[in-house]
Amino acid sequence: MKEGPDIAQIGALIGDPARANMLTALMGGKALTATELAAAGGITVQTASTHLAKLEAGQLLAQRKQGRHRYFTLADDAVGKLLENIMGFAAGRGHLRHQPGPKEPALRKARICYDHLAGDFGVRMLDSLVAKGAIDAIGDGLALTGKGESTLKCIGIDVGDLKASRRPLCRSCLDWSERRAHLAGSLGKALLSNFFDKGWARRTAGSRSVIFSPDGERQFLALFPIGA
Amino acid sequence: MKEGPDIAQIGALIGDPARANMLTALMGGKALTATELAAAGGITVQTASTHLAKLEAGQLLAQRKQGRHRYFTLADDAVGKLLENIMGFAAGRGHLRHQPGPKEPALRKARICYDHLAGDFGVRMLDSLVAKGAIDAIGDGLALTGKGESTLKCIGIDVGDLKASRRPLCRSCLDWSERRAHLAGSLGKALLSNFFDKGWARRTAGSRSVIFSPDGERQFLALFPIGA
DNA sequence: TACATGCTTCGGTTACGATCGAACTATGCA
DNA sequence: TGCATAGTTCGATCGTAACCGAAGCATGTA
Repeated sequence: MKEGPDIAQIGALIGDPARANMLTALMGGKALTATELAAAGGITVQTASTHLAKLEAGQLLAQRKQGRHRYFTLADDAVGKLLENIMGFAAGRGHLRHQPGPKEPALRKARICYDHLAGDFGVRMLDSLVAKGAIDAIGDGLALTGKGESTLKCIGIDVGDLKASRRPLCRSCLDWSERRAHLAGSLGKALLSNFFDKGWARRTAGSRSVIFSPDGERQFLALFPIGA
Repeated sequence: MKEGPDIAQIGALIGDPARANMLTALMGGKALTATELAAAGGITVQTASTHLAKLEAGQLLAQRKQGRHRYFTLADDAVGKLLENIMGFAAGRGHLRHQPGPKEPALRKARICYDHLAGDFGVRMLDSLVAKGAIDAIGDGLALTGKGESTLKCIGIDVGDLKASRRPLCRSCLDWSERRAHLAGSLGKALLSNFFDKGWARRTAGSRSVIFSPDGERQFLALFPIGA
């Protein structure tokens, strides 16, 4: 006993339903205020405030004051990755929420996983990029190829800029709904914001799901065909 | 709120210190009895029994009756992977146990991570195999090469047998002490038991740490040189 | 059959933490 | 200066779950 890192502490932080709901809400990638997070957790602001203080002390959250608002985000993408990991595990055990709510299908189709695209569409995109030879894959590892670099340039993404950052370019992230990998990393992030910029898709207000416009969906599917 | 899988449930399961200690003890890979786990958790058997029932209901543990003993193990290697994940995260935030105990250095040098070798030695082994061209690595992904297959045959491991199983041959696992990857998967398991069989190393009684004999350590270091 | 060991179930206690109302601080706006 | 909004801190309540002693099963051994 008493060996190694303290997993109980972060388990306990995630283990409270209200906190778990707030963290899940922050997986949407947007910074949220304490009041918004209180609503997400289904609790009053006072209670939320103490929860947020604990999460911040545990280094799961970061906050930034702006005027009289206090915006909270996940501390970094390691937190997002951890949460998605646990979600994948929980989903694999059938520890789903009681009933598959009405928003469930949209969530499975396309959603934000911290800062990149997940769900059916996210998995499809990665599959297509691999099939095309734009990305090399060995198991969980992903690497952009030279061909991939030029493919992305056509879409409107300059990989050179991304390479400058410390963050890895390609990362695989296990998708809890599809139970397969989708593309994370700075490239995953760039692709998603590219879709937003082009107007192919938009975020939804209180949810992590991503809505594609009819035209956006058509173009997305054409750009990332299955089995080619 | 109420989106996606129920992370709070498994967070809560891991979040109790007694349960976390029991789970950590089971990361040693050995099946343990309820009494042993009670000791690991620092609680009485009665209390341990209720904890174990909860963990089993949550599908984190599996048990197997044998005579009047009841042996508990982690339900599968997904659980082990999850726990190591969380450990890595916790260690990265400095959420270490209060003081680095006396056993800490041994643990950092070589320990069991569910069923394969971790710690400094585990990381070194993977590095060496990659440097040698026995394993291809792209990011987190690992794949055994043809050359690697014959290398392993010399060590005394028949890869053909391992390939028959459903479990992936090579998997990378983030090492919480080294913060780099070591080798998991059925190959990682096979290598560790190979070391045990040869008498190079042995488990310790109440701990996850692996003790190499002087001769075993010499041979290990020669077999897996750094930077070659 | 009797007894020991391993574990579970029951009952009752206790402690911790989640919760909210109310009061307080801070920022912004008029 | 006064008022509104955002958030924290305080105090008190309440519920749950961790905990252990004691009793109850189950299995093995003499």
